[in-house]
Amino acid sequence: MTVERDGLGMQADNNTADVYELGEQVGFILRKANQRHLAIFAARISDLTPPQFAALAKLHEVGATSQNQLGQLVAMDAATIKGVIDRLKARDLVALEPHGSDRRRLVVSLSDKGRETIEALLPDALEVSEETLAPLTQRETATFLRLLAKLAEG
Amino acid sequence: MTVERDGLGMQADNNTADVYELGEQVGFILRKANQRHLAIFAARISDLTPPQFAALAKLHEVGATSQNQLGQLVAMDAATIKGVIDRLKARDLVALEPHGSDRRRLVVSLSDKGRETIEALLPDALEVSEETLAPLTQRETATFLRLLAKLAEG
DNA sequence: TTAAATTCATTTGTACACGAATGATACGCT
DNA sequence: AGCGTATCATTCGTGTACAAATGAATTTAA
Repeated sequence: MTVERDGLGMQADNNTADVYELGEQVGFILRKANQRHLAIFAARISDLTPPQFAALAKLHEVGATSQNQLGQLVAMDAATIKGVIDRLKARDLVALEPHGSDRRRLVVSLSDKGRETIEALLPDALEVSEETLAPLTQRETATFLRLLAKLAEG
Repeated sequence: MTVERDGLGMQADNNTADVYELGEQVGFILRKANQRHLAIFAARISDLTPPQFAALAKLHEVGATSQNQLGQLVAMDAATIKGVIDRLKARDLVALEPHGSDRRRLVVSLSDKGRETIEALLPDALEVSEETLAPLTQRETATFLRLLAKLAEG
C-alpha cells in the first residue's frame, strides 16, 4: 500500500505538492548539498574556512577595498565580514589601514603572506569545485550551475 | 582586451577552469542560493528557524525518536540537534522522556502545542519552497531538484 | 549651509554547525 | 563473565550568520 505519486488517477494542480515531505524541499536539499561541499572543502583546504578563503580570493581579484564593500562582494553582512577579517588579520593574512579621504572606512588589503597563501590555494579550490560537482556529468554540471545561479539571484 | 572563454583558439582540457573566479564556483553560488532561501523562509515563518522547523516536521513525519536519530534524519550532528531540541523544549514544542530500555537515550516527541504549530505551518512551508523555486520554470525546477539531490547525496 | 538621511564600522545577542573530548551505557565476542 | 568497541548524550571551543542598536562621518536636499 504505497502512496501514488505522479499517478494518472489523481491530478495534482501544481507541482508535487501533495503532502509535505521535508526531504523533498529545496531548502533541505540545498542545506545538505552545502554540507557536502563544506566537507570537501575542509578536506582539501584545512587551514582556512570557506568564508575566509572567499574573502582572500575576492581581495586577490579586486585589490584593496573597504571592509563593508568586501563584505558585499562575498555576500556577507557587516557583522559577519568583520569577524572574518579580524581572524585573517590576527594571522597576518590581510592588513588594515584607514581610508585616505573617508574617515569612516577601513581599507583591507592582502599582506604578502596572504597573497602567497591564496595563490597557493587556488588550484586546490578548483579541485574542491570539481569534486563537489563530480556526481554530475559535464552536461549536467553546466545545466545545474545555470539554474543554481538563477535561483541564487532570484 | 577581454579574456577569451570557450574560444576555439584555445582548447581547455576540462571545464571552464581557466582562471579562478570566486563568483563562478559552486560553493559560493550554493551559499548565495541558501541565503536567498533563508530570507524567504524567515519572511514567511518568523517564529521558527529552518532547523527548528525541520526538527518539528521530521518528528511529525516519523513520530517519537531518540535525539541523535532525529539529528540524523534532519542532517544535524549530535551537538547541533541538541541545541535545537533544547530551544524547542524551552518553548514546549517538544517533550523529552528517558527511553524505556536504553538508559542512554532520550526520546523526543511532539507536544500538543508542537503538533498544532507544525501542522499550521506546513502550508506556509510549501509556499517557501515554491517561492524559492519561483525563478525557475516547472521543467527547470524538476531538472534542478534532480541534479541538486544528486549533488547532495554525493 | 544646516538639518535629515545614509553609510561605515562596531558591538551585542541569538542561533546554527562541527570537531573533539567525556562519561555512561549497551553490545559483540571470546 | 568480562573486555574491548560502539553508541548516546553532553560539553567546550571556534567560526559563521544575521537582526538590531550605536556613534562617527559623509552625503543629500532643502
